[in-house]
Parts: sequence; structure tokens; C-alpha cells
Amino acid sequence: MSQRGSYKKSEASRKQVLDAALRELSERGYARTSVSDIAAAAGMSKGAVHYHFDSKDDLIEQVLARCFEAMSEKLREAWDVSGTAEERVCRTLRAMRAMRRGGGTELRVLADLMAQGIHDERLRKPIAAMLQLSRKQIVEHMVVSLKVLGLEPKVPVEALARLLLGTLDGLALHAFFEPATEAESDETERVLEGIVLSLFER
Amino acid sequence: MSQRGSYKKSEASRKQVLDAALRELSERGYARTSVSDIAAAAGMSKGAVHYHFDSKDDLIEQVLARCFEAMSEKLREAWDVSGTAEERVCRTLRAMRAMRRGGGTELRVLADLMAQGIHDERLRKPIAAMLQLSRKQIVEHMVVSLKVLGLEPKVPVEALARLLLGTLDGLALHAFFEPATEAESDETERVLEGIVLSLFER
Amino acid sequence: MSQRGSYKKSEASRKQVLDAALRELSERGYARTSVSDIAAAAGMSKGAVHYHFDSKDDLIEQVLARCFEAMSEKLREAWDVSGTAEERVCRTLRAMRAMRRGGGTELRVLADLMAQGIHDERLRKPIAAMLQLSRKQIVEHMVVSLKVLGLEPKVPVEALARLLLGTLDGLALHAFFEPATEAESDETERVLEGIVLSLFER
Amino acid sequence: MSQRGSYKKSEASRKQVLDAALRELSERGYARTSVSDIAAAAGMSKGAVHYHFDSKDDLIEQVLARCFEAMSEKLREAWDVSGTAEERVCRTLRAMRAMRRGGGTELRVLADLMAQGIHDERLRKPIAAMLQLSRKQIVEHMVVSLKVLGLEPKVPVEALARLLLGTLDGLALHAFFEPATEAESDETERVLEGIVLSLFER
DNA sequence: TATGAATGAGCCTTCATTCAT
DNA sequence: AATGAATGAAGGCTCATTCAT
Repeated sequence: MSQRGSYKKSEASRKQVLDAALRELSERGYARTSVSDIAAAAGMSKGAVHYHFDSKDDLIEQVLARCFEAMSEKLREAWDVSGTAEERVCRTLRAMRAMRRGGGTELRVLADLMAQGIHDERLRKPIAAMLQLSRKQIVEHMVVSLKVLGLEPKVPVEALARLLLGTLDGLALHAFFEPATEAESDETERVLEGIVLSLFER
Repeated sequence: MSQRGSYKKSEASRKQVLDAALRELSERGYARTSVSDIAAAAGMSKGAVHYHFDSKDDLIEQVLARCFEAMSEKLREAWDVSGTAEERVCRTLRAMRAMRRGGGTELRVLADLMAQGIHDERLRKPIAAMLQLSRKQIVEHMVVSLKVLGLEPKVPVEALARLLLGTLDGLALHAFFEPATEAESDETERVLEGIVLSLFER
Repeated sequence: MSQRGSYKKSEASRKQVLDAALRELSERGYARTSVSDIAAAAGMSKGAVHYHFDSKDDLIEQVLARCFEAMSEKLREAWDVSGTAEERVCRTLRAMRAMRRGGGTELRVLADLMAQGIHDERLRKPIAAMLQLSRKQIVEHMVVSLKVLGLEPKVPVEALARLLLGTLDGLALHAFFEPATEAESDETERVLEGIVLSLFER
Repeated sequence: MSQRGSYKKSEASRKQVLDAALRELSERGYARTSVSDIAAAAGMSKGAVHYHFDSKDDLIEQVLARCFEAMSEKLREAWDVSGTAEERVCRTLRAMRAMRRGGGTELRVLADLMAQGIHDERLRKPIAAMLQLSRKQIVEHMVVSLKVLGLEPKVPVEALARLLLGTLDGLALHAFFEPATEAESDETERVLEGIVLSLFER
């Protein structure tokens, strides 16, 4: 019990570092973010960062996990609110778009770390796991619940999930470079919506 | 003729550096590739690299341009060989898949550099230009030639291009982490093929 | 008290670097003194030097300030000890000569850095400030106190200060190349003394 | 005779390099002027510079000699034009001032290289020789001709020369940092003039 | 639990110099 | 007589990491 107190303080500091790392990583990217930057942003010393995390890589790995959780939770929320199948698809796509707006902190970090993971074994594994989990979620969660609503997929659900996820990430990545207008986004969204729904039949 | 010789030597060295940079960048990624690495891979001194390129950034920008050209040429080739609309779509998607095979050197570098470009102003511009060009190519080249073959798009072609490009890049990115089996790739390809064709009408 | 200790260590190291920089700069000159040299002379790593000073230029600027302070203090001391006007002028000139003896560490660095400052904007400003301060000191301090002793300047004091300062620096600079004998120095000193006193009248 | 042609061309190139070096050295200073800069300013390749001069130091040494010659010639000219003693002193001081105006190319280089010479053995010798020669010129040339005009020095001429030279260089050096107004320069000049003349008697 | 000091490896870049042509 | 290509040694600086306190 008495130990709790000190734990809590440490736990809070740890979170501070994690938050700062997310912020810095999102602003400068992996290649340009140093432990110093993170420490400064967290209002602590470099030593303190290394007290909480074994190494920079260790820290970054945990930021990655956080990003993934934050993002998939947002999507799940959008999906889980009741409504017709059409409404849900529409709402989820809209949630995705919202994430790109306002800096898209997590999205930026995720994209950056994914690219990093292409060459970095240590990051590759957690990223692969993330992607698999995402797919599983789509398959088990989304597709299943669409069936409940009376929609039957016309194509293999695995392929559907792979495709949808790929499209979503690809669009997000491109959006960093061509920040499409409101109208263009709307248009793309509607087409995507139409496609997704066309892959199911009543 | 004899004068040519002296220039050729330099041109050859330059290409050597560019090749080495592509190789190293593809293996280690932007963040972990140093000028030293590139020089060593090219069998030259660091100084020689800087003799041919003003800076590391300059060199990398040119590697980026090369990757883009190499990739878009491969796709154009696949598309331009005559055939029915269906055959062309199919062939092009197959070319994409081929690029992921065999290391996918250019693809890796492109993905890595794109992520880098999210935070790096200098890279952002050429990348944005690349993407725009790609879209234009799809719209003017591909869509138009589909019309000639009697297929009329059912959705705005701009949105279609944006979507297709995003999907392709997203799938490629994910493939680095989940190197889908032959069967899975086939499956995804077929579905994508179906979708694309369903967006046109005779 | 116990807290002081941790700061003192750093302050001491900082001084070590500053001392080493002064020594190296005086021996090798700006153009041939590297951060490595300074670090080695201070018995520390290059990194440590950059820990204490933002950049080589920053460090050098501070060495410059030190030199100036050290020199003007020596001169002030010589001047401030009481005595007749004649004694003071004589004593101060003698102090100048003493500085050239024994290596003239500060003098060498000052001369070198002044030349450097001709082309280096960053150094130019502090040097200009130094010179102005020196002139002001001469005018307000020296000339005024001569008046107190009953000596009235026969020429504009501003011009007098400019001239005196110029002469002193010029002689010092030349002395590096023609290390005048004891007798020659005496002679020059006496003439200069005579000139200075002749510019005042009882 | 036929060899002359090629000699001349080479000689011209050599001069081009020397001119360019003077220009660059005056603009950037020793520490910041590279052989590349000089070659570029001379419109030639780096290799060509090394064809004409054994090393950078060799080249710089020759620039030094040129500077000295150019400057002492200008002063001699000012002095040698006939006139009364007063007129000559006045004219020479005016010539000095003129050199500081208009960039003072040679003066800048000379000051810079003198500082360099403090630490560089190779430069020290020619600089010392220059200074001695200057003094000798003053003594033999100037003082003697003043005697002819009926002015007898009241102080040892050696000391006088040393002092005058020192003052001139010191003032020039300081002028780089405090570019005195027209009025101030006039004032300093007049005082200096008065001092010089006061050291002689009819 | 956290800090400040220090390290050492590595990075990008500059540059005098050499040499084949 | 001159060039273009290439080298290799520094140079200034950054940074992840360690450690005494």
C-alpha cells in the first residue's frame, strides 16, 4: 500500500514520457526524433527517460502499441454504436477521415513506424501482429455483425478485410501529401462506401 | 568520340552511386543508411559520393525519382500491351504483384521515403508531385483507353484514380508485414479486379 | 552545501575547457585549432566540450570575452595604483610590455581573433563592442584622472583614445614578428611616454 | 621565341590565380578561403591552381608578397611627389586612409595573414622581413628626405619608425570594427600629423 | 526516482592534394 | 597547360547510452 504511492508517481512519469514521445514522433518522425527531444517535451532529463525505458527502441515499440490501441478503439466505437449496416459503414469511414484531420497524431506515427518496420526487425513483428489483429477484428466483428443485419458477403471475407484495410491505410498515407479538399474527400468516401456495400448482398 | 570517354567514366560512377544508394536504402531504410554505407556499397570513397551529389538529401531525392520512374514504367508496359480491357486490368495487377516479389527494391524505398516525407519538407514536394502525376496517368491513360474499349466509368474518374492508387500502395505496404501466400494474393487480386471492372459499364 | 558540489563539478569542467581553449588558440590560432584539440588539451571528450558550449563559435566567443577582461583588468590595475600622472602612464605602458613577454597568451588570441573578426560577422560584433568599451575606459577613466592630477588634454580626447589604442595594438601585433630587444622596447616606450605626456598641458 | 607564346599564356593564368586569390582572401579571409573558391574565382579548375602553385600555402605566401608590394608602392608614390615636409606627411596619411576606403583589399588580406603568421612559421618569416623592410624604408627614405627639407628628428629614428608603423597598422585594424566617420578620421589624422611633425625640429 | 555530466561512436560535409588523361 | 575524377583525413556536431550522486 505504501509502495503504491511511489509506484503511482513513477507510473505517471512513465505516461508523461509516452505522451511526449507520441507528440514528438508525430511532429518530427522517427528519424528526426531524439531521446533529448522526448525528454525535453516530457519536462524531464534524458536520464529519466532511460530510467523508464530500457532503450529508445523499447520506448518506440510501446508508442507503437499505444497508437494502434488508440486508433482501433476509435474505429470500434464508431462501428459499435447501433444503426443499420449502411449507417455503420458510413460512420466508420467518417471516423477514419476525422483521424486524418487535426494532425492525425496517431496516424502519422503509425505510418512512420510502419515504414521504419520495413527494415527494422524489432518493429516488424509487433506491426505484423497489429495488422493481423485488425484483420481479425474486421472479419469477426464487422463482417459478422453485417451478416446479423442481413448482409451476406459476395466475396471471401479474408480478401475483403485485406483489401479494405489496405485501401484505408493507402488513402491515409497519400492524404499526407495531397490533403484533398472537403469535397474530394466526400466523393472518395461515397465511392468507397458504395463499393463496400456492393460486395454484400441482401 | 575520344572526349566522350572522360565524361562516360564520370557518368558511370554516378550511376554506380545511384545503384548502390537504391540497394542500401532498400535494405536498411532511410534512417539507417549513411553516406558511408552507400560509398562502401558503390566501392568508392565518401568524398567521391559528395563529388557526384551535393548532399545526402540531393542523392536521395534522385533515388526517389528513379524509383518512381522505374515503377511507373513497369506498370505502363504491362498496360500498354494490347488486349481487352479485362486482360489489361488483370495484367497490370499482376505486374504490381511481381514488383513485391524479388525484394521489391523500388517499392521498399518508395514506401520508406514516403513515410520520411511526412515529416521532411524537402521530400514532401517531389513525392506529392509523383502522386499527382500517377493520378493523372491513370485518369488520362488508363481510363481513356478503357473508354476506347467501350467501358464507361460509373463514378467520377478522379475519385476512382485516388482510390485505386491508395489501395495499391496500401496493399503493398501491408505486404511487407504479412507476405501473403500465393493463393491469398490471387484471391485479393481477383476481388480487386472484379471491383475495378464493376465500376465501369458497357 | 552538498548541493553546491554537483554544480561545482560542472563549473570546474567548463573552466577547464575554457582554459584549454585559450591555451590551444594561443598556440595554434583560430584556423588551426579544432574542437578535438581543445578537448584533448582539456583532458575530455569532444562530446563533453559540446556539452558545455553550444558550438565552437560559442566557445570561442567566450574565450574572446575572457581575453578582453583579463587584459583590461591588468591595465586597470597598473593604472589605478596611486602616483603622479607621469608614473601612471609609465606604469601602464610597462604593463603592456609585460603582457607581450611570457608568451602573451591573451594578446596572441586577441590579435588572432581580431583578424578573424574582419571576415566573420559573428566575431565582429563582440570585438567592436570591446573596442568601444576600451575607448570609453580610456576617455572616462584615464583622461579624467589625468585632469584631476592637473593635466589638461590639448587635443580631442576621443581622437587621443583612438590613437593610443591603435598604437598599442599595432605595436603588440608587430612585436610578434620582430620581438624587439629589451633596449629597443625601452626606447619605444620612452618615446611613446613622451608623446602621450606632450599631448597634455599643465 | 616560340616557347615564349606558351610561357606567356601560363604566366597570364598564374596571374589570374593570384588575382583571384587576393580577391577571395580579402572577402572571406584565410580560414574560410578554399582552393576551390580561388579556382572558381579564377575561372579555372582546382587542378590548374595546383599546377601553378605547389600548395595552398605556397600560393598564399605569394599573395602576401603582392599585398606588401602593392601597399608600399602606394605609400611611396604618395610620399615621393614633391612638396614641403608637411605636405608629404599629410599626403601619406591621406593615402593610408584611402586604402581603408573601397574595401581596402590588400589591407584586409595583410591584416588577416599577419594574424595567421603569429602561429604559422612559414608565414612568419616573410612577414617579419616585410616589416623590417618597411621600417628601413621609413628610416632611410622618409626620415632622410625630411632632413633634406630641414627637419631634424628629436627622437631616435628607429623608435620613431617602429612607432609610426605600429600606429598605422593598429588604426587600420581597428577601423575594420569601428568604421569611423569622415569627421573622426579627419580628426585622428590631424592629431597624428601634429604628433609626427612635433617629433622633428627645424 | 531522477539528474547532470560525460562518453564514444558515428554522421554529413569540406578540402588539399594527386593523378590519369 | 589544364581538367575532371577521386581520395582520405579532418572537422564540427548529434546522440543513445552510462553512471555517480
